[in-house]
Amino acid sequence: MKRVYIVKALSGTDIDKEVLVKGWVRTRRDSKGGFSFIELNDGSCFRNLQIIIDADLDNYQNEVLKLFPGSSIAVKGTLVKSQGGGQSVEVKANEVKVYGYCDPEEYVIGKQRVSFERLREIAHLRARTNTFGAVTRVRNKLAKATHDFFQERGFFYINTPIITASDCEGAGEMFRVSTLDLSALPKSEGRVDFSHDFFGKEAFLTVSGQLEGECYATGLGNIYTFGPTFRAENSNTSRHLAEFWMIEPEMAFADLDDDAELAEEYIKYLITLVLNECSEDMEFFNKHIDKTILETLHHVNESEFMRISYTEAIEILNKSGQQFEYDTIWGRDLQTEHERFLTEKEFKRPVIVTHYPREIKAFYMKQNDDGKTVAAMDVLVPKIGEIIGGSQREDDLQKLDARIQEQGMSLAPYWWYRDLRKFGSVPHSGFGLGFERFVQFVTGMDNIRDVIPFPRTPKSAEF
RNA sequence: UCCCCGGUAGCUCAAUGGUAGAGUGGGUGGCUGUUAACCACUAGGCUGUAGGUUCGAAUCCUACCCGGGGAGCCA
Repeated sequence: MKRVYIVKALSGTDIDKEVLVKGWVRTRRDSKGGFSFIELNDGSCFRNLQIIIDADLDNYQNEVLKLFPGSSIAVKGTLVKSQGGGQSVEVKANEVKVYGYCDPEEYVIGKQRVSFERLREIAHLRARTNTFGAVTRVRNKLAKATHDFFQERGFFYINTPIITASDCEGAGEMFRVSTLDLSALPKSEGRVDFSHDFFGKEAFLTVSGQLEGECYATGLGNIYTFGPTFRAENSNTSRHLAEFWMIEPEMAFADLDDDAELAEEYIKYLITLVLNECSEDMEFFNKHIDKTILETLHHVNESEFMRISYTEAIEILNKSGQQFEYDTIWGRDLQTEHERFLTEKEFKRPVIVTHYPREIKAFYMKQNDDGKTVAAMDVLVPKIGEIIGGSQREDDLQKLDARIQEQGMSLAPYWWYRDLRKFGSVPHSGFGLGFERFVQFVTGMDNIRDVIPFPRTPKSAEF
């Protein structure tokens, strides 16, 4: 007999038929009326399936009564209309097979409340909770929707390298990749001689696939990457991970406006899909995690994202009458408090801030004609702050070279990146979206460590 | 990395200088088409680690470890 998933069983299409379901016991309630109730969950959906187990079953005394939360079982029975409230269908068991028992004295994830902090310490088991089941299903849909969105628009999915042998990505601290014996490093003139290392030079984990992405965009038109990204920054916040997933589209023949338009469409596409396809999980988040999350997502979907320049943002902040810890002076980067004011108080919707001062932005960003700003954009959303960072890329070789040198870097390692400007250069743009930050935004989960299965953060890489 | 807060029963927390408590989960008994089930009884703790102050420390002090919130860096 073929197993049916609980999501299918609950749909009721097999009513009055014999079904086989398998899953993990969430709770068991015994009735002295001569039977027990078991709530079974198999991960296929948020809801549990109620199983009615008659005391007449052969293994009732010896096995069924020993089923505690976490136990794994298979149930053969008839899917019937439920006599009780709370659920429309249930299974009247004819046969219960136990795969594995679960000792309630030792097993932490029982019926009692367990904090997210504690669950992080037992991350190998937290997938069995309501919250992490819901987060995982939503995260999965967001990944699928990401591919759908870009594929529908003719973007090619490419895989950029995870190991990068050029330390020129310039987006913060990197993790070193090496096969050298740390206790006996080869030295040359007092410094480590990386010519003996695996790649014959220093190597790191990628902090962005953008530069490689540009190479393919300027051949295939539109591409996107969706892969792991590593930052060795000692960041200890609810919005940072040392290992996270990033989506980076790159478009040839596209300027900053096209970029912003794509970002807005993409975000709305993801929200729409989650609202439509994860309604049970989203109702859970709205009830137990963030009581405004559904309202917020609907609101974001219906509103046009506010677009303002950095210069306008500074003016608005200065005129707001709001007291900030950090001054808002043209030329300084916007602080978290400024960003949150703009998106949460001033406009109450996502805000795309564009054209930042060139001094505070990366070398590869397109320099504007004013000589002061670059064609950069940050997409800010309520609660999370910056969720997307992007720009039109500098496509003029002279200007690119000047910027590289201004920042005290040498041109040589960028030879291949510069070639893109030498041979058939085109205007092009792209952005990076932090996947976990988006999962946070959509679910209302407070801590980014709870929207990725096994978080890596400073001093923490268990599992 | 900086600032602030915390670490007490399996879990969630109380007890702020005087014999360490509740809820919940577990066990036992009762009751019931139950659904965070309910009622009664019961077991369960060198109070993160190492020092110090004190007649006496979960409580005060110092250091360290771990966790959380905020900031910086960013996605």
